[in-house]
Amino acid sequence: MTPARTDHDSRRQDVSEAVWQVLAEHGFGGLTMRAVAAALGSSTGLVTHYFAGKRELIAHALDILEVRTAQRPRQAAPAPGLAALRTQMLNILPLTPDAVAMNRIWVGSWDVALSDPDLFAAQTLRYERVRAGLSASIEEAQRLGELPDGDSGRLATTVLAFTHGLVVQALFDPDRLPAATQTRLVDDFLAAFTR
Amino acid sequence: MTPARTDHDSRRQDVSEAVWQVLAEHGFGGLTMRAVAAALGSSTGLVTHYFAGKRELIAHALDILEVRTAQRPRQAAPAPGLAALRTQMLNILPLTPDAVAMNRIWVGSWDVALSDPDLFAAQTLRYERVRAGLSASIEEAQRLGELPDGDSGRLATTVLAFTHGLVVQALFDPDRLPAATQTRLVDDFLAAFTR
DNA sequence: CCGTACATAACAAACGTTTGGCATGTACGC
DNA sequence: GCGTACATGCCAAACGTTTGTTATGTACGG
Repeated sequence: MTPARTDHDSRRQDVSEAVWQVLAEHGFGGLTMRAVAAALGSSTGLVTHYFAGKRELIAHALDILEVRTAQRPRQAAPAPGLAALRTQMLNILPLTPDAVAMNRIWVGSWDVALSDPDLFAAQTLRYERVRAGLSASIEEAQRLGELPDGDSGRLATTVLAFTHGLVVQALFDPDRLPAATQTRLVDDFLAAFTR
Repeated sequence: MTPARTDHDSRRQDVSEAVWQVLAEHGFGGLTMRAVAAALGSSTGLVTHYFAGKRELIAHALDILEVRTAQRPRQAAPAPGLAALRTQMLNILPLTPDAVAMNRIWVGSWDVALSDPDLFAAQTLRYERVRAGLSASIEEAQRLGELPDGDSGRLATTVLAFTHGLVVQALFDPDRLPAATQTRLVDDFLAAFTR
């Protein structure tokens, strides 16, 4: 009943970390029980001890994705409204090695999510939540007169579309799109909408 | 010298079609020799007869992707410049069932492409070519005074980012983003940059 | 002891690939 | 014209490997 000689949650976290590492390196196509065990330096028995099967592993990986997206070390919003929106966008982009890994996994998850009804629904919900966060900043910016009035949901869709599309291009051409260039593109984008 | 009781290229096309079908339904994670053979109603031997292995199969699938993107039944540009750019964007978006399938494959390909150096390089090149096409319309629009002057390459990156990001959201939430809504978002997007 | 933690190892299924063979066509010496 | 030679199209089967999963064994703290 009571915990044994190892901390269960801590070990489970270790497995999570190994999953993360495998995904960042080989994508969802390379995610196997044995690969995770190897990255962890253990047997597959340990992996199955903490995750019942591969499906649970994948589902958990997507959960980590959302948690890390929400809790990643990010810039605090310097001010509400437009500045907050800009920060939210920069916090998504692959501006640091960690953010590159996260986005690589995020983008890779789309293939499996599009093929599995459960994951599909979960992913759809995730996007809704992200857009809700953007909408809040957009409405605040509109209240402050920093953005013209209009459907904040539609604008959030546009902002998220631009941001995620930029993520993909940055992942495939990091030399052409270093952090500074990405930031500049975000500023140009926002400038076009603030008039 | 060159016997042919069946048209080699034609049969190869049939295999391509089967690959396409499997990808649209199960993604790259579900692309197997046997699945392709089953979709074709043949043996795996036939598949390997036309494509040396799975790697060639994937590489060819990505080629089809680009060819179909370029040659798909699309709206002709009603006019050069901004109108052409708008048409190019609409031609990418999943506005029809066929376009949905194509984009589903396109998005799914990112996971494998990010994990394989060869495919990665090929994909990077493909994006460059797509951006070049957009840049041409952008420069024409600038010449016509429809768009403000500025780095056409950077603007092309922004346009492609927005378009591809919208593709992803539309795939995951087709009810919220029907064709009319996508078109509207494109028009709003362009309006913000034309001022 | 008893339950947790993990290794080891086995398992069937699915995988990519290879092989042998049987058609069926063209090419060509005769 | 005809038979030999050879290439192509394709199937069926088997190969060895890798997969996810499960069963069994061992160590150990409470």
